[in-house]
Amino acid sequence: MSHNKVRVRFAPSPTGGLHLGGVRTVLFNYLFARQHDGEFILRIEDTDQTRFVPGAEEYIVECLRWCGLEPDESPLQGGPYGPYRQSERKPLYRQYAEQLVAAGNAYYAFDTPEELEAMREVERARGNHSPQYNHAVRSTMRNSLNMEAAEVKELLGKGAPHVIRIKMPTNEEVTFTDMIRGDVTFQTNIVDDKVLLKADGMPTYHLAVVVDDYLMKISHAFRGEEWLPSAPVHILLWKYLGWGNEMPQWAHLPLILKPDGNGKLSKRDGDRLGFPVYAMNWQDPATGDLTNGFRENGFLPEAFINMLAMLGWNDGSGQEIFTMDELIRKFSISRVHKGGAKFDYDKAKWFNHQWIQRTGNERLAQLFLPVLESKGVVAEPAYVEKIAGLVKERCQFVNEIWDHGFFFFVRPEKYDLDAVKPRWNADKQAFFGEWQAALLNQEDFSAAALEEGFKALAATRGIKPGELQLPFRIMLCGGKFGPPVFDIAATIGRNETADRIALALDLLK
RNA sequence: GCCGCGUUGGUCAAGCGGUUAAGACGCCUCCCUUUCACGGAGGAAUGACGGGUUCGAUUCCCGUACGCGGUACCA
Repeated sequence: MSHNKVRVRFAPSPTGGLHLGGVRTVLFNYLFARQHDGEFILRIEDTDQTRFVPGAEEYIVECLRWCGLEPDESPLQGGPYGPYRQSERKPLYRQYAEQLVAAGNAYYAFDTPEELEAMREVERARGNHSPQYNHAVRSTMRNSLNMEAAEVKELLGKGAPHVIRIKMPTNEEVTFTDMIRGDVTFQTNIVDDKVLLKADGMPTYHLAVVVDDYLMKISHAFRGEEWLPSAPVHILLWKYLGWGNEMPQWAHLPLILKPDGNGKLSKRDGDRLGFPVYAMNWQDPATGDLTNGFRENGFLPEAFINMLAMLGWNDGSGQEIFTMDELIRKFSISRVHKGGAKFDYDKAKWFNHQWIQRTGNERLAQLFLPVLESKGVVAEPAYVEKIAGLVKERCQFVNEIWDHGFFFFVRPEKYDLDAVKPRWNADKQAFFGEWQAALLNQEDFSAAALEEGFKALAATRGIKPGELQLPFRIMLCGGKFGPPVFDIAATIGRNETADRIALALDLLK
Protein backbone atom coordinates (compact mmCIF):
# COMPACT_ATOMS: atom_id res chain seq x y z
CA MET A 1 0.00 0.00 0.00
CA SER A 2 2.55 2.56 0.98
CA HIS A 3 6.08 2.29 -0.26
CA ASN A 4 7.27 3.77 2.97
CA LYS A 5 9.72 1.99 5.13
CA VAL A 6 8.36 -0.68 7.43
CA ARG A 7 8.40 0.58 10.99
CA VAL A 8 6.78 -1.35 13.81
CA ARG A 9 6.75 -0.91 17.55
CA PHE A 10 6.25 -2.72 20.79
CA ALA A 11 4.69 -0.41 23.32
CA PRO A 12 4.40 -1.93 26.76
CA SER A 13 3.54 -0.13 29.93
CA PRO A 14 6.16 -0.66 32.59
CA THR A 15 3.94 -2.23 35.20
CA GLY A 16 5.58 -5.56 35.93
CA GLY A 17 6.94 -8.76 34.47
CA LEU A 18 6.89 -9.41 30.74
CA HIS A 19 4.31 -11.99 29.90
CA LEU A 20 4.59 -14.77 27.30
CA GLY A 21 1.98 -13.07 25.18
CA GLY A 22 3.91 -9.84 25.33
CA VAL A 23 7.06 -11.52 24.12
CA ARG A 24 5.17 -13.12 21.27
CA THR A 25 3.82 -9.73 20.26
CA VAL A 26 7.37 -8.44 20.24
CA LEU A 27 8.50 -11.44 18.25
CA PHE A 28 5.92 -11.03 15.52
CA ASN A 29 6.70 -7.34 15.27
CA TYR A 30 10.41 -8.05 15.17
CA LEU A 31 10.13 -10.79 12.53
CA PHE A 32 8.01 -8.59 10.35
CA ALA A 33 10.42 -5.69 10.64
CA ARG A 34 13.49 -7.78 9.87
CA GLN A 35 11.82 -9.53 6.99
CA HIS A 36 10.97 -6.24 5.37
CA ASP A 37 14.26 -4.66 6.18
CA GLY A 38 12.41 -2.28 8.44
CA GLU A 39 12.81 -0.90 11.91
CA PHE A 40 11.59 -2.13 15.25
CA ILE A 41 10.94 0.45 17.93
CA LEU A 42 10.50 0.07 21.66
CA ARG A 43 8.23 2.72 23.10
CA ILE A 44 7.40 2.89 26.76
CA GLU A 45 3.79 3.73 27.49
CA ASP A 46 4.01 5.14 30.98
CA THR A 47 1.13 7.58 30.85
CA ASP A 48 -0.49 6.15 33.94
CA GLN A 49 1.66 7.47 36.69
CA THR A 50 -0.29 5.57 39.32
CA ARG A 51 0.73 2.26 37.84
CA PHE A 52 4.37 2.98 37.25
CA VAL A 53 6.67 0.32 38.68
CA PRO A 54 10.32 1.14 39.12
CA GLY A 55 12.65 -1.26 37.36
CA ALA A 56 10.01 -2.56 34.99
CA GLU A 57 11.42 -0.73 31.98
CA GLU A 58 14.94 -2.00 32.57
CA TYR A 59 13.49 -5.45 33.02
CA ILE A 60 11.70 -5.27 29.66
CA VAL A 61 14.86 -4.14 27.93
CA GLU A 62 16.78 -7.02 29.47
CA CYS A 63 14.10 -9.50 28.38
CA LEU A 64 14.34 -8.31 24.81
CA ARG A 65 18.09 -8.61 24.92
CA TRP A 66 17.93 -12.14 26.25
CA CYS A 67 15.43 -13.10 23.56
CA GLY A 68 17.56 -11.58 20.83
CA LEU A 69 14.79 -9.14 19.92
CA GLU A 70 16.70 -5.93 20.19
CA PRO A 71 15.00 -2.74 19.08
CA ASP A 72 16.52 -0.27 16.62
CA GLU A 73 15.17 2.68 18.54
CA SER A 74 14.30 2.82 22.23
CA PRO A 75 14.46 5.05 25.30
CA LEU A 76 17.89 3.67 26.03
CA GLN A 77 19.53 4.04 22.65
CA GLY A 78 17.42 6.90 21.39
CA GLY A 79 16.66 7.50 17.74
CA PRO A 80 15.38 10.14 15.34
CA TYR A 81 11.83 10.13 16.70
CA GLY A 82 12.44 10.41 20.43
CA PRO A 83 11.80 10.66 23.19
CA TYR A 84 10.56 7.09 23.37
CA ARG A 85 8.99 7.34 26.79
CA GLN A 86 5.50 8.79 26.66
CA SER A 87 5.84 10.54 29.98
CA GLU A 88 8.65 12.55 28.40
CA ARG A 89 6.45 13.39 25.45
CA LYS A 90 3.71 14.83 27.62
CA PRO A 91 3.85 18.39 26.17
CA LEU A 92 3.31 17.00 22.69
CA TYR A 93 -0.16 15.62 23.09
CA ARG A 94 -2.25 18.55 24.22
CA GLN A 95 -2.08 20.40 20.90
CA TYR A 96 -3.56 17.44 19.05
CA ALA A 97 -6.38 17.14 21.54
CA GLU A 98 -7.04 20.87 21.14
CA GLN A 99 -6.94 20.47 17.39
CA LEU A 100 -9.69 17.89 17.66
CA VAL A 101 -11.75 20.20 19.85
CA ALA A 102 -11.35 23.02 17.37
CA ALA A 103 -12.53 20.78 14.57
CA GLY A 104 -15.55 19.70 16.57
CA ASN A 105 -14.44 16.11 16.99
CA ALA A 106 -13.69 16.39 20.68
CA TYR A 107 -14.80 18.48 23.64
CA TYR A 108 -13.86 19.60 27.12
CA ALA A 109 -15.56 17.80 29.96
CA PHE A 110 -15.57 19.18 33.48
CA ASP A 111 -17.46 16.39 35.20
CA THR A 112 -16.08 15.37 38.55
CA PRO A 113 -15.62 11.70 39.44
CA GLU A 114 -18.66 12.04 41.67
CA GLU A 115 -20.78 13.40 38.85
CA LEU A 116 -19.66 10.57 36.59
CA GLU A 117 -20.54 8.03 39.22
CA ALA A 118 -23.92 9.67 39.73
CA MET A 119 -24.61 9.42 36.01
CA ARG A 120 -23.66 5.76 36.04
CA GLU A 121 -25.91 5.13 39.01
CA VAL A 122 -28.86 6.62 37.20
CA GLU A 123 -28.11 4.59 34.10
CA ARG A 124 -27.72 1.38 36.04
CA ALA A 125 -31.00 2.03 37.78
CA ARG A 126 -32.51 2.18 34.34
CA GLY A 127 -31.16 -1.26 33.57
CA ASN A 128 -28.13 -0.17 31.63
CA HIS A 129 -25.46 -2.80 32.29
CA SER A 130 -22.48 -0.73 31.34
CA PRO A 131 -23.21 2.97 31.50
CA GLN A 132 -21.17 4.92 29.03
CA TYR A 133 -20.37 8.55 28.56
CA ASN A 134 -21.68 8.61 25.02
CA HIS A 135 -23.91 10.33 22.51
CA ALA A 136 -26.95 9.53 24.59
CA VAL A 137 -25.83 11.16 27.81
CA ARG A 138 -23.28 13.76 26.81
CA SER A 139 -25.94 16.44 26.45
CA THR A 140 -26.77 16.03 30.14
CA MET A 141 -23.19 16.39 31.36
CA ARG A 142 -20.97 19.30 32.21
CA ASN A 143 -19.02 19.68 29.02
CA SER A 144 -18.24 22.27 26.41
CA LEU A 145 -20.94 20.90 24.17
CA ASN A 146 -23.60 22.11 26.57
CA MET A 147 -21.98 25.26 27.91
CA GLU A 148 -21.65 28.78 26.70
CA ALA A 149 -18.34 29.47 25.05
CA ALA A 150 -17.64 32.16 27.60
CA GLU A 151 -18.19 29.84 30.50
CA VAL A 152 -15.89 27.26 29.01
CA LYS A 153 -13.28 29.88 28.46
CA GLU A 154 -13.56 31.09 32.00
CA LEU A 155 -13.29 27.61 33.47
CA LEU A 156 -10.32 26.86 31.30
CA GLY A 157 -8.84 30.22 32.18
CA LYS A 158 -8.87 29.59 35.87
CA GLY A 159 -7.49 26.13 35.42
CA ALA A 160 -10.59 24.11 36.28
CA PRO A 161 -9.87 20.36 36.14
CA HIS A 162 -11.06 18.90 32.89
CA VAL A 163 -10.51 16.17 30.37
CA ILE A 164 -10.86 16.14 26.63
CA ARG A 165 -13.15 13.50 25.19
CA ILE A 166 -13.61 12.33 21.65
CA LYS A 167 -17.05 13.07 20.24
CA MET A 168 -18.08 9.81 18.69
CA PRO A 169 -20.28 10.29 15.65
CA THR A 170 -23.74 8.78 15.65
CA ASN A 171 -25.05 6.23 13.20
CA GLU A 172 -21.82 5.67 11.38
CA GLU A 173 -19.92 2.54 10.59
CA VAL A 174 -16.21 2.26 10.97
CA THR A 175 -14.60 -0.49 8.94
CA PHE A 176 -10.98 -1.38 8.70
CA THR A 177 -9.01 -4.31 7.36
CA ASP A 178 -7.16 -6.35 9.90
CA MET A 179 -4.25 -8.25 8.38
CA ILE A 180 -5.27 -11.37 10.27
CA ARG A 181 -9.02 -11.09 10.51
CA GLY A 182 -10.02 -9.29 7.36
CA ASP A 183 -12.64 -6.56 7.43
CA VAL A 184 -13.99 -5.67 10.83
CA THR A 185 -16.89 -3.28 11.26
CA PHE A 186 -18.13 -1.35 14.27
CA GLN A 187 -21.14 0.86 14.82
CA THR A 188 -20.05 4.20 16.22
CA ASN A 189 -23.11 4.36 18.42
CA ILE A 190 -21.91 1.62 20.69
CA VAL A 191 -18.59 3.14 21.51
CA ASP A 192 -18.35 5.80 24.17
CA ASP A 193 -16.71 9.20 24.20
CA LYS A 194 -13.32 8.01 25.36
CA VAL A 195 -11.16 10.33 27.35
CA LEU A 196 -8.25 11.46 25.21
CA LEU A 197 -6.46 13.80 27.54
CA LYS A 198 -6.64 13.21 31.27
CA ALA A 199 -7.05 15.87 33.93
CA ASP A 200 -3.37 15.62 34.74
CA GLY A 201 -2.52 16.57 31.18
CA MET A 202 -1.36 13.10 30.23
CA PRO A 203 -2.87 11.47 27.19
CA THR A 204 -4.73 8.20 27.52
CA TYR A 205 -3.57 5.24 25.51
CA HIS A 206 -6.03 6.12 22.77
CA LEU A 207 -4.59 9.51 22.01
CA ALA A 208 -1.02 8.50 22.69
CA VAL A 209 -0.91 5.51 20.33
CA VAL A 210 -2.30 7.47 17.48
CA VAL A 211 -0.14 10.54 17.95
CA ASP A 212 3.01 8.55 18.56
CA ASP A 213 2.42 6.06 15.80
CA TYR A 214 1.98 9.01 13.49
CA LEU A 215 4.96 10.96 14.72
CA MET A 216 7.13 7.87 14.73
CA LYS A 217 5.99 6.93 11.24
CA ILE A 218 4.75 3.51 12.26
CA SER A 219 3.68 1.55 9.19
CA HIS A 220 2.18 -1.56 10.81
CA ALA A 221 0.59 -1.85 14.21
CA PHE A 222 0.45 -5.35 15.68
CA ARG A 223 -1.03 -5.73 19.13
CA GLY A 224 -3.04 -8.13 21.24
CA GLU A 225 -6.62 -8.98 20.41
CA GLU A 226 -7.80 -7.23 23.57
CA TRP A 227 -7.37 -3.99 21.64
CA LEU A 228 -9.76 -4.85 18.87
CA PRO A 229 -12.82 -3.24 20.48
CA SER A 230 -11.06 0.11 20.77
CA ALA A 231 -9.77 0.05 17.21
CA PRO A 232 -12.65 2.20 15.91
CA VAL A 233 -11.62 5.00 18.26
CA HIS A 234 -8.11 4.87 16.88
CA ILE A 235 -9.26 4.73 13.28
CA LEU A 236 -11.47 7.77 13.81
CA LEU A 237 -8.66 9.66 15.50
CA TRP A 238 -6.36 9.03 12.54
CA LYS A 239 -9.04 10.39 10.30
CA TYR A 240 -9.97 13.40 12.45
CA LEU A 241 -6.37 14.40 12.90
CA GLY A 242 -6.06 14.46 9.13
CA TRP A 243 -3.59 11.63 8.87
CA GLY A 244 -5.87 9.03 7.33
CA ASN A 245 -3.54 8.34 4.45
CA GLU A 246 -0.70 7.52 6.75
CA MET A 247 -2.54 5.20 9.07
CA PRO A 248 -0.67 1.98 9.79
CA GLN A 249 -2.03 -1.38 8.82
CA TRP A 250 -3.48 -3.21 11.77
CA ALA A 251 -3.19 -6.76 12.98
CA HIS A 252 -4.72 -7.99 16.21
CA LEU A 253 -2.91 -11.03 17.51
CA PRO A 254 -4.76 -13.92 19.12
CA LEU A 255 -4.45 -14.44 22.85
CA ILE A 256 -2.45 -17.10 24.64
CA LEU A 257 -4.82 -19.07 26.82
CA LYS A 258 -4.38 -21.01 30.04
CA PRO A 259 -3.83 -24.78 29.60
CA ASP A 260 -6.83 -25.81 31.64
CA GLY A 261 -10.18 -24.21 31.26
CA ASN A 262 -10.36 -21.04 29.23
CA GLY A 263 -9.27 -17.49 29.43
CA LYS A 264 -6.12 -15.49 29.08
CA LEU A 265 -3.02 -17.07 30.54
CA SER A 266 -2.04 -15.19 33.65
CA LYS A 267 0.89 -15.21 36.00
CA ARG A 268 -1.37 -16.86 38.56
CA ASP A 269 -1.96 -19.82 36.26
CA GLY A 270 1.77 -20.38 36.11
CA ASP A 271 2.08 -20.32 39.87
CA ARG A 272 -0.86 -22.63 40.18
CA LEU A 273 0.23 -25.13 37.53
CA GLY A 274 3.95 -24.91 38.13
CA PHE A 275 5.43 -23.26 35.08
CA PRO A 276 6.78 -19.82 34.28
CA VAL A 277 4.73 -17.20 32.50
CA TYR A 278 7.21 -14.35 32.47
CA ALA A 279 10.27 -14.33 30.23
CA MET A 280 12.64 -13.80 33.12
CA ASN A 281 12.39 -13.75 36.89
CA TRP A 282 10.51 -10.72 38.10
CA GLN A 283 10.67 -9.37 41.58
CA ASP A 284 7.95 -6.99 42.55
CA PRO A 285 9.71 -4.05 44.17
CA ALA A 286 6.73 -3.27 46.36
CA THR A 287 5.96 -6.71 47.77
CA GLY A 288 9.28 -8.42 47.15
CA ASP A 289 7.40 -11.33 45.57
CA LEU A 290 9.46 -13.24 43.05
CA THR A 291 7.83 -14.64 39.94
CA ASN A 292 9.57 -17.33 37.96
CA GLY A 293 10.86 -16.76 34.48
CA PHE A 294 11.63 -19.00 31.52
CA ARG A 295 15.23 -17.91 31.47
CA GLU A 296 15.90 -18.89 35.07
CA ASN A 297 13.96 -22.11 34.60
CA GLY A 298 16.61 -23.29 32.20
CA PHE A 299 15.12 -22.34 28.87
CA LEU A 300 17.38 -21.47 25.99
CA PRO A 301 16.26 -18.25 24.32
CA GLU A 302 16.19 -20.05 20.97
CA ALA A 303 13.74 -22.58 22.37
CA PHE A 304 11.63 -19.94 24.05
CA ILE A 305 11.38 -17.95 20.84
CA ASN A 306 10.78 -21.02 18.69
CA MET A 307 8.01 -22.20 20.99
CA LEU A 308 6.38 -18.79 21.03
CA ALA A 309 6.50 -18.49 17.26
CA MET A 310 4.65 -21.77 16.89
CA LEU A 311 1.92 -20.62 19.24
CA GLY A 312 -0.42 -19.17 16.70
CA TRP A 313 1.70 -19.41 13.61
CA ASN A 314 3.17 -22.08 11.34
CA ASP A 315 4.54 -22.06 7.84
CA GLY A 316 2.24 -24.81 6.62
CA SER A 317 5.06 -27.25 5.94
CA GLY A 318 5.01 -29.11 9.21
CA GLN A 319 8.41 -27.83 10.20
CA GLU A 320 8.54 -27.02 13.88
CA ILE A 321 12.11 -26.19 14.66
CA PHE A 322 13.11 -22.78 13.38
CA THR A 323 16.09 -20.58 13.95
CA MET A 324 15.52 -16.86 14.24
CA ASP A 325 16.85 -16.42 10.69
CA GLU A 326 14.44 -18.98 9.33
CA LEU A 327 11.58 -17.32 11.19
CA ILE A 328 12.54 -13.98 9.72
CA ARG A 329 12.50 -15.49 6.26
CA LYS A 330 9.33 -17.52 6.58
CA PHE A 331 7.10 -15.56 8.92
CA SER A 332 3.93 -14.20 7.47
CA ILE A 333 1.29 -12.31 9.33
CA SER A 334 -1.49 -13.71 7.17
CA ARG A 335 -0.69 -17.20 8.42
CA VAL A 336 -1.21 -16.17 12.01
CA HIS A 337 -4.19 -17.95 13.56
CA LYS A 338 -7.34 -16.13 14.46
CA GLY A 339 -8.18 -18.24 17.46
CA GLY A 340 -6.33 -18.19 20.76
CA ALA A 341 -3.94 -21.01 21.64
CA LYS A 342 -3.76 -22.84 24.93
CA PHE A 343 -0.28 -22.87 26.32
CA ASP A 344 1.18 -26.39 26.66
CA TYR A 345 4.16 -26.59 28.97
CA ASP A 346 5.04 -30.13 27.87
CA LYS A 347 5.45 -28.89 24.35
CA ALA A 348 7.54 -25.99 25.58
CA LYS A 349 9.85 -28.46 27.29
CA TRP A 350 10.09 -30.48 24.11
CA PHE A 351 11.25 -27.39 22.25
CA ASN A 352 13.90 -26.81 24.86
CA HIS A 353 15.07 -30.41 24.57
CA GLN A 354 15.32 -30.01 20.84
CA TRP A 355 17.38 -26.87 21.21
CA ILE A 356 19.68 -28.36 23.80
CA GLN A 357 20.55 -31.05 21.25
CA ARG A 358 21.35 -28.34 18.74
CA THR A 359 23.46 -26.32 21.11
CA GLY A 360 27.22 -26.73 21.23
CA ASN A 361 28.76 -28.32 24.31
CA GLU A 362 30.85 -25.29 24.96
CA ARG A 363 27.85 -23.07 25.41
CA LEU A 364 25.96 -25.68 27.41
CA ALA A 365 28.95 -26.00 29.72
CA GLN A 366 29.05 -22.28 30.15
CA LEU A 367 25.37 -22.16 31.04
CA PHE A 368 25.83 -25.08 33.39
CA LEU A 369 28.74 -23.56 35.27
CA PRO A 370 26.57 -21.59 37.70
CA VAL A 371 24.67 -24.77 38.56
CA LEU A 372 27.94 -26.57 39.26
CA GLU A 373 29.05 -23.71 41.38
CA SER A 374 25.89 -23.87 43.41
CA LYS A 375 26.72 -27.52 44.11
CA GLY A 376 30.12 -26.49 45.33
CA VAL A 377 31.91 -28.18 42.48
CA VAL A 378 34.93 -26.79 40.71
CA ALA A 379 35.80 -28.35 37.37
CA GLU A 380 37.83 -27.70 34.26
CA PRO A 381 35.76 -26.12 31.48
CA ALA A 382 36.92 -28.78 29.04
CA TYR A 383 35.75 -31.50 31.39
CA VAL A 384 32.35 -29.85 31.86
CA GLU A 385 32.03 -29.58 28.12
CA LYS A 386 32.70 -33.25 27.72
CA ILE A 387 30.06 -34.12 30.31
CA ALA A 388 27.57 -31.82 28.62
CA GLY A 389 28.12 -33.72 25.39
CA LEU A 390 27.69 -37.04 27.14
CA VAL A 391 24.41 -36.30 28.89
CA LYS A 392 22.64 -33.62 26.92
CA GLU A 393 20.42 -35.98 24.98
CA ARG A 394 18.59 -36.81 28.15
CA CYS A 395 18.20 -33.23 29.36
CA GLN A 396 15.22 -30.99 28.87
CA PHE A 397 16.90 -28.23 30.83
CA VAL A 398 20.49 -27.19 31.22
CA ASN A 399 20.40 -27.72 34.97
CA GLU A 400 19.43 -31.35 34.37
CA ILE A 401 23.00 -31.97 33.29
CA TRP A 402 23.53 -32.31 37.02
CA ASP A 403 20.71 -34.79 37.53
CA HIS A 404 21.94 -36.96 34.70
CA GLY A 405 25.65 -36.53 35.29
CA PHE A 406 26.41 -35.53 38.89
CA PHE A 407 28.52 -38.70 39.28
CA PHE A 408 31.03 -37.24 36.86
CA PHE A 409 31.79 -34.63 39.47
CA VAL A 410 31.16 -36.27 42.82
CA ARG A 411 30.99 -39.82 44.15
CA PRO A 412 27.51 -41.23 44.58
CA GLU A 413 26.17 -40.76 48.07
CA LYS A 414 23.80 -43.66 47.89
CA TYR A 415 23.73 -46.84 45.90
CA ASP A 416 20.78 -48.64 44.47
CA LEU A 417 21.93 -51.91 45.96
CA ASP A 418 18.49 -53.43 45.61
CA ALA A 419 19.09 -53.52 41.90
CA VAL A 420 22.22 -55.59 42.37
CA LYS A 421 21.90 -57.69 45.51
CA PRO A 422 19.27 -60.20 44.46
CA ARG A 423 21.58 -61.61 41.79
CA TRP A 424 24.82 -60.93 43.50
CA ASN A 425 27.12 -63.81 44.27
CA ALA A 426 30.69 -64.75 45.10
CA ASP A 427 31.58 -65.13 41.42
CA LYS A 428 30.62 -61.58 40.70
CA GLN A 429 32.32 -60.32 43.79
CA ALA A 430 35.49 -62.06 42.62
CA PHE A 431 35.09 -60.76 39.09
CA PHE A 432 35.00 -57.16 40.23
CA GLY A 433 37.96 -57.67 42.53
CA GLU A 434 39.92 -58.88 39.56
CA TRP A 435 38.51 -56.20 37.28
CA GLN A 436 39.53 -53.51 39.68
CA ALA A 437 43.08 -54.84 39.79
CA ALA A 438 43.14 -55.17 36.02
CA LEU A 439 42.15 -51.53 35.57
CA LEU A 440 45.27 -50.36 37.28
CA ASN A 441 47.31 -52.04 34.57
CA GLN A 442 45.01 -51.23 31.68
CA GLU A 443 47.11 -49.30 29.22
CA ASP A 444 44.45 -47.94 26.96
CA PHE A 445 41.75 -46.35 29.12
CA SER A 446 39.35 -45.52 26.31
CA ALA A 447 35.76 -46.63 26.55
CA ALA A 448 36.22 -49.10 23.73
CA ALA A 449 39.30 -50.67 25.25
CA LEU A 450 37.64 -50.89 28.65
CA GLU A 451 34.64 -52.60 27.19
CA GLU A 452 36.86 -55.08 25.41
CA GLY A 453 38.82 -55.85 28.57
CA PHE A 454 35.66 -56.14 30.61
CA LYS A 455 34.11 -58.61 28.22
CA ALA A 456 37.26 -60.65 27.92
CA LEU A 457 37.55 -60.95 31.65
CA ALA A 458 33.90 -61.88 31.94
CA ALA A 459 34.45 -64.61 29.38
CA THR A 460 37.31 -66.15 31.32
CA ARG A 461 35.07 -66.31 34.36
CA GLY A 462 32.15 -67.65 32.40
CA ILE A 463 29.80 -64.81 33.31
CA LYS A 464 27.65 -63.06 30.75
CA PRO A 465 28.91 -59.48 30.41
CA GLY A 466 25.35 -58.24 30.53
CA GLU A 467 25.01 -59.60 34.05
CA LEU A 468 27.93 -57.48 35.11
CA GLN A 469 27.23 -54.21 33.41
CA LEU A 470 24.42 -53.14 35.69
CA PRO A 471 26.41 -53.74 38.86
CA PHE A 472 29.31 -51.85 37.31
CA ARG A 473 27.02 -48.98 36.58
CA ILE A 474 25.65 -48.91 40.09
CA MET A 475 29.20 -48.81 41.39
CA LEU A 476 30.03 -45.78 39.30
CA CYS A 477 26.76 -43.84 39.30
CA GLY A 478 24.88 -45.15 42.28
CA GLY A 479 21.79 -45.91 40.24
CA LYS A 480 20.23 -46.93 36.97
CA PHE A 481 20.89 -43.88 34.89
CA GLY A 482 23.54 -42.11 32.88
CA PRO A 483 25.40 -42.64 29.62
CA PRO A 484 27.06 -45.94 28.64
CA VAL A 485 29.11 -47.30 31.59
CA PHE A 486 32.38 -47.54 29.78
CA ASP A 487 32.12 -43.92 28.75
CA ILE A 488 31.67 -43.06 32.38
CA ALA A 489 34.66 -45.10 33.47
CA ALA A 490 36.84 -43.63 30.74
CA THR A 491 35.77 -40.15 31.70
CA ILE A 492 36.21 -40.27 35.43
CA GLY A 493 39.53 -42.07 34.96
CA ARG A 494 41.48 -44.98 36.21
CA ASN A 495 41.88 -44.14 39.88
CA GLU A 496 38.39 -42.90 40.45
CA THR A 497 36.91 -45.93 38.72
CA ALA A 498 39.01 -48.31 40.77
CA ASP A 499 38.17 -46.49 43.97
CA ARG A 500 34.49 -46.59 43.33
CA ILE A 501 34.59 -50.30 42.60
CA ALA A 502 36.42 -50.91 45.86
CA LEU A 503 33.95 -48.78 47.77
CA ALA A 504 30.93 -50.53 46.35
CA LEU A 505 32.46 -53.95 46.79
CA ASP A 506 32.69 -53.23 50.48
CA LEU A 507 29.01 -52.47 50.62
CA LEU A 508 28.12 -55.64 48.75
CA LYS A 509 30.14 -58.02 50.84
C1' G B 1 -26.94 -6.99 28.95
C1' C B 2 -24.56 -4.85 24.65
C1' C B 3 -20.58 -4.96 20.92
C1' G B 4 -16.56 -7.56 18.68
C1' C B 5 -13.68 -11.90 17.78
C1' G B 6 -13.28 -16.99 17.74
C1' U B 7 -14.63 -22.70 17.49
C1' U B 8 -10.54 -29.45 13.29
C1' G B 9 -8.16 -35.27 18.29
C1' G B 10 -6.51 -33.89 25.54
C1' U B 11 -2.99 -29.75 23.42
C1' C B 12 -0.46 -27.12 19.10
C1' A B 13 -2.28 -27.66 14.30
C1' A B 14 -2.24 -28.81 8.24
C1' G B 15 -6.21 -28.29 4.91
C1' C B 16 -8.52 -23.67 1.52
C1' G B 17 -15.52 -27.97 -2.45
C1' G B 18 -14.15 -34.40 -3.89
C1' U B 19 -8.23 -36.56 1.00
C1' U B 20 -7.80 -43.36 4.04
C1' A B 21 -8.84 -35.43 7.52
C1' A B 22 -1.19 -34.32 7.53
C1' G B 23 2.42 -33.60 11.21
C1' A B 24 4.01 -32.47 16.37
C1' C B 25 3.40 -32.70 21.96
C1' G B 26 1.32 -35.92 25.51
C1' C B 27 -0.52 -41.05 26.29
C1' C B 28 -0.20 -46.58 25.14
C1' U B 29 2.37 -51.04 22.72
C1' C B 30 6.65 -53.01 20.55
C1' C B 31 11.97 -52.77 18.82
C1' C B 32 16.88 -50.91 20.12
C1' U B 33 19.56 -50.66 24.97
C1' U B 34 20.69 -55.98 30.47
C1' U B 35 20.76 -48.27 33.16
C1' C B 36 18.12 -43.70 32.00
C1' A B 37 17.37 -41.40 27.66
C1' C B 38 17.73 -40.75 22.37
C1' G B 39 16.15 -43.19 18.06
C1' G B 40 12.80 -46.50 15.19
C1' A B 41 7.88 -49.03 14.22
C1' G B 42 2.86 -49.11 15.48
C1' G B 43 -1.80 -47.60 18.24
C1' A B 44 -5.94 -44.97 20.54
C1' A B 45 -7.90 -40.08 19.71
C1' U B 46 -10.59 -34.76 15.80
C1' G B 47 -14.51 -31.42 12.04
C1' A B 48 -19.63 -27.64 18.50
C1' C B 49 -24.87 -28.04 16.77
C1' G B 50 -28.88 -27.08 13.20
C1' G B 51 -30.23 -25.34 8.58
C1' G B 52 -29.11 -24.01 3.68
C1' U B 53 -25.96 -23.58 -1.28
C1' U B 54 -23.94 -27.64 -4.23
C1' C B 55 -23.79 -33.66 -7.87
C1' G B 56 -20.65 -33.33 -3.42
C1' A B 57 -19.22 -29.92 2.31
C1' U B 58 -14.26 -29.82 7.53
C1' U B 59 -13.89 -26.19 3.60
C1' C B 60 -18.99 -21.26 1.24
C1' C B 61 -23.66 -18.77 3.58
C1' C B 62 -27.22 -18.18 7.71
C1' G B 63 -28.74 -19.23 12.50
C1' U B 64 -27.93 -21.47 17.51
C1' A B 65 -24.73 -22.89 21.30
C1' C B 66 -20.30 -22.32 23.70
C1' G B 67 -15.75 -19.71 24.74
C1' C B 68 -12.92 -15.42 24.91
C1' G B 69 -12.14 -10.14 24.67
C1' G B 70 -14.04 -5.22 25.44
C1' U B 71 -17.49 -2.20 27.79
C1' A B 72 -12.21 3.09 33.17
C1' C B 73 -9.38 10.11 33.62
C1' C B 74 -5.59 1.09 32.87
C1' A B 75 -2.84 -0.14 29.21
